[in-house]
Amino acid sequence: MLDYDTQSRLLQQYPMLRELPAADQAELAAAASAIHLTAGTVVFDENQVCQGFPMLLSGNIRVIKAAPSGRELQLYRVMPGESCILTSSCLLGNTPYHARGIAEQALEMVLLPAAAFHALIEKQELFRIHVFHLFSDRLTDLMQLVSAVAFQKLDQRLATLLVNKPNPVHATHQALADELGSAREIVSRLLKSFSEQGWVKLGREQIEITDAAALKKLSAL
Amino acid sequence: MLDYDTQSRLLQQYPMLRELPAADQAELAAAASAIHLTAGTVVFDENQVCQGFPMLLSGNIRVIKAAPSGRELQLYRVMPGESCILTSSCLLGNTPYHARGIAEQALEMVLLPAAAFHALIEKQELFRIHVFHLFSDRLTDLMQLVSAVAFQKLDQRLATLLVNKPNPVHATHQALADELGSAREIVSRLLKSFSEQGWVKLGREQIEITDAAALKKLSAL
DNA sequence: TTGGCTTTGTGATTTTTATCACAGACAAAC
DNA sequence: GTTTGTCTGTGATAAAAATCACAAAGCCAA
Repeated sequence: MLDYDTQSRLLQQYPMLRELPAADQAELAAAASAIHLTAGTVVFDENQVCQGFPMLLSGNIRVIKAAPSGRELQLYRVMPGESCILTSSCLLGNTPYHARGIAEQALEMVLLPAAAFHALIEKQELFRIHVFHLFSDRLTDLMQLVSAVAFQKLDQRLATLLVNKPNPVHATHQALADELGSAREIVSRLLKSFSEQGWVKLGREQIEITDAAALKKLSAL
Repeated sequence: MLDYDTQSRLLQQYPMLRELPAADQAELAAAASAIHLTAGTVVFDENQVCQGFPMLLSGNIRVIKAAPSGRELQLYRVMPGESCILTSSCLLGNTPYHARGIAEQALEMVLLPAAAFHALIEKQELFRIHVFHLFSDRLTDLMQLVSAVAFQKLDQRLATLLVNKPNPVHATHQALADELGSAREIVSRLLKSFSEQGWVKLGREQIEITDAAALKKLSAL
């Protein structure tokens, strides 16, 4: 059961819900629960069954694949207002998760239990279309990722990563490596070469992009 | 408009369609058209808009990402009875394709135009659930692929590929390389090392697996 | 049977990425 | 201010994959 404040914030992040009939909105609010997690919490993990459909109010979820070696690769991030394709897929296909979700910062979210999610999907065309669209957007990203991992060199991928983050970029080299599925040393060396080209200025946990055009050119090769 | 024979073959490959009310079945048959393509035809390509929802009667579609260099990587194969997650995604999200589909052998398929597909999805829960399930299965494969490409060595991936094909495997080294997103020479050398281990016997366009257990062990590492 | 084409084998080399092993730099905590 | 822990820089080396360049082998068809 959601309190009034949570409900209004939910509607703010997911405006599509406003279009639903009042009865359905009330049903959703009754069935859902608010969840708070601290940074670093594992929200879901490989082979786990899916508990419900998450809608984020603040914070975000890093969805990753972890290799036995300890290396990891980020598949995507779920931001407030978005949905997790993996969760949708698990709910709709009744399959367990095939990746790990980690709260990147402190996380507030509303969890809609599986049954309520299914009911809503069946009943409300709008909700369904919304979920479909999110599904489809995410799939595009994933295909992009496959082809980047398969065909692009790490310098190109790193350049792409940097230009798609707000400047200056606040992250450790290790965090960037985890996002790319590579090792920290490689990222450090590549960043050094970028800085030697005059494309970035390096600082502790900070990368200031000074020549975004050059990075974009590399990333588009 | 489908003829009687095509319609009955369609129902055979997609039994779920039998569950639809007769009126909807008739509507589908009226809207859809039968399409025959020869081996090697490009069924759809990157940045193209999606024409309709394909249902395969015979043959299959290789869905690939092509790199500018000419290298390619197979994302998945669509077999009769299955559906193409990409097409679903494009139809549902109104986005263009992000990969290429190629008829591997001669291909017979029924194409349901976008409008009819949308109508059916909206109207028929069964059809919707069916599409969702296929969607979800495929997504699982794709995530598996991402993690294989990112973390596994080529010998492991080749071993996996081989044990998942009917024995003996009929394919050129180049075809296997294209499926893995690598180069022909690498595959040739890996196969040679497999054969030196006594795991396979090599012939022209043929690989006979003699020790499937060893290959599976490698692929599961 | 003799070309011509496709497929396969293989050496040599380079590029790219990963791994290991530290040292120094910096920031916060004591 | 010193300590402690995290973050970064970097050399040395190894491993994996890609690239180039042919040679040989097998198959088909004229």
